[in-house]
Amino acid sequence: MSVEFAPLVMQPAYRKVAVTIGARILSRALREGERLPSETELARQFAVNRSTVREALRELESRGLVQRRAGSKLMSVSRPQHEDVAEGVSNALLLHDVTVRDVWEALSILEPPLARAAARARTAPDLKCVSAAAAAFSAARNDSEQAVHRVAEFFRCLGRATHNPVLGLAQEPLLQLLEPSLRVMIDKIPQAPGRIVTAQRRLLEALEARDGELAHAWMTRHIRDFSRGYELAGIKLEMRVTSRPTALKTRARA
Amino acid sequence: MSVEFAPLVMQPAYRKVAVTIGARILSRALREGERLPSETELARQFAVNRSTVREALRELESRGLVQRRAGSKLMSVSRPQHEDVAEGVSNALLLHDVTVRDVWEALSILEPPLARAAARARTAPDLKCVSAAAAAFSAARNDSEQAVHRVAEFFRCLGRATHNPVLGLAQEPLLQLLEPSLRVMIDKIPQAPGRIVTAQRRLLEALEARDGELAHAWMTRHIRDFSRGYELAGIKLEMRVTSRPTALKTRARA
DNA sequence: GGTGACCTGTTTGTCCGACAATCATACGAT
DNA sequence: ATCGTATGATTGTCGGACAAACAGGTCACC
Repeated sequence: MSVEFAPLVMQPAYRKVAVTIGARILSRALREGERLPSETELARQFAVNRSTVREALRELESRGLVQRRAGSKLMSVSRPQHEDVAEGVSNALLLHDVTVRDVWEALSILEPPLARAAARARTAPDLKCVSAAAAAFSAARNDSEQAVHRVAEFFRCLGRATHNPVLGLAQEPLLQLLEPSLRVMIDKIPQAPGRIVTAQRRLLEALEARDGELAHAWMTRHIRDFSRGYELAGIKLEMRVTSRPTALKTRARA
Repeated sequence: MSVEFAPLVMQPAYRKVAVTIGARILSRALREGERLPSETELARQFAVNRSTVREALRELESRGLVQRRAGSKLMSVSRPQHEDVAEGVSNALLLHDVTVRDVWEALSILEPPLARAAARARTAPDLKCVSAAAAAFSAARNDSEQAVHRVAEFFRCLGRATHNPVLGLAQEPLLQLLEPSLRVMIDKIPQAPGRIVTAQRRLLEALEARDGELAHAWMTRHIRDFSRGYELAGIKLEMRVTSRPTALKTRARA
C-alpha cells in the first residue's frame, strides 16, 4: 500500500522557542502588558544561547505579539495592532498583483454593510469620532496628502463604530491600498473633495439617526463615486496598485 | 509657540537591514524566486555582523517575504502565502476578544457577494475545484475534524473563483476562526452535514449557470444556516472564539 | 554509460564570550 | 523636592568558533 513517508519537518531551535512563547501568549497564559523575562533568563530557561532567543524574539516582534514599551528595555506582551497586521496583508496583496479594480470591488462589497452595522451599533463616542473625522477631512480637503489620510480615518471610525473587530481589521488593508489611487483622484478631480464631504455628511446623519439602511445606501453611492472618479481621473481599473512609499515602515514607539 | 520635539526614533541595525531588504522585495527589484546572498555576504554588504543579518532575516521570514525552498540552504524571495498572512490576522483577532457573532456577522457580509462574484468570474478549472471540494466534504461528512477542513476548502475555491486576491485573502482569517465552532456544530447537530451538502450543491449549480444572484441567495441561506446551527448546538454567540490548537503552526516546507 | 562512493568548499544553526550604550534604581548633595 | 551620581541589569552589536547539511566535482566500479 502506501509506503510513503511524510516529509519530516525539522524545526530550528529559534522557531521552537518562538512557537512556544507565542502559544503561551495566544493561550493567554501570558497576559497583555506582562513583561517577558530578560533574554539571558529566557536563554537559561530554554537552555539555548541568547542569540537563538533573540532570533525567536524578532519573529514574535514582527508578528506584533511582543513589543517594547516606550523607553523600556524589557519586552512586554502585546496585542497586535490593526495597522501593523494590515500592513502585512497589504504587502502580501501588493506582491500578488492586486489591481485597482480588485480593491474597489472589495470596498463595494464590504463598506455598505459595514456602514449599516455601524449605524446600528454606534455609541455616542463613536459618533463623535466619525464627526471629527469628517470635519478633519473637510478642513484638509486641499492637501491631497492629508486628505487621503482623513478619508481613511473616517472609514476607520466607522469600522470601530460597528464594535466588530473583524470588520475593522478586514477593511484596514483596503484603506492602505486605496490611498495611492485616491490621492491621484483627489489631485485630478476638483469636485472630488466636495462629493466626499457630502457623502460623509449624509453618512454621519444616517449614523445619528441609527438608520442602517440609509447608511448602507449612502455608502453604496459613496463607493460608486470612487469608480466614477477613477474614470474621470483616467485611472485604469486594471492597473496594479502601487506600493506605498511607507511600506514596511518603522513603527514609532508611542 | 510649539517648542515640542518629535520623539526621535532609534532604529536598531537589524530593523534597518530588514526594512532595506523588504523594500527591495516590495519594489520588485528582487523578484520572486530570486535567491538572496548568503548571510555572510549580506553581513559584508551591510557592514554588520552576521547575527544582525540573521535577526533581520527572521523578521522577513515571519512576514513571508523570504522563504527557504525545499532542501535548499539559501533563502529566496517569496510572495507571502494567503494562509500564512491570514494566520497573523487570526491571531490578532483572537487576542482582540472576537466573538462567534463577530465572525458570523463578517461571514454574512462577505460571503454572499463573494459567491456572486465567483459565479460571474469563475472559469472551468475553478468549477472543478469547487466541485471537488464539495465532493470531498460529502465524503468526509462524518469525520468532523476532516469535515471542517473541507468546508474551508470549499470556501477557498470560491474565493479563488472570484479571481480577486483581495476577496480570497479577506475571507481566509474568517475561515480559520470559523473552524472550532463549526466543528462543535457538526459534532452536535446530526443534520448539519446534510444541509451543508445541499447548500454546496446549490452553490455549485449556480456557479455552473454563472448565475450570480442565485449564488448570492444560496450563500445567504447557507450562512444563515450556520447561525441556526449555533443556536441548536447551544453555542452562545457572545462566546469568545477559541484559539485553534495549531496556532502559530510550523509551516511545512513543500 | 550510468551508478555510487568520496572529497571539498559553502552555508546555515548554534554556541561562547565580549563590550558599549542605555535603563532602573538607589543614594546622596543642594 | 530637584538634581547629579554610582551601581547593576539588559539590550544591541560584535568577533570568532564548530558541527551538520548541502552542492558540486572527481573517481572508481559495474
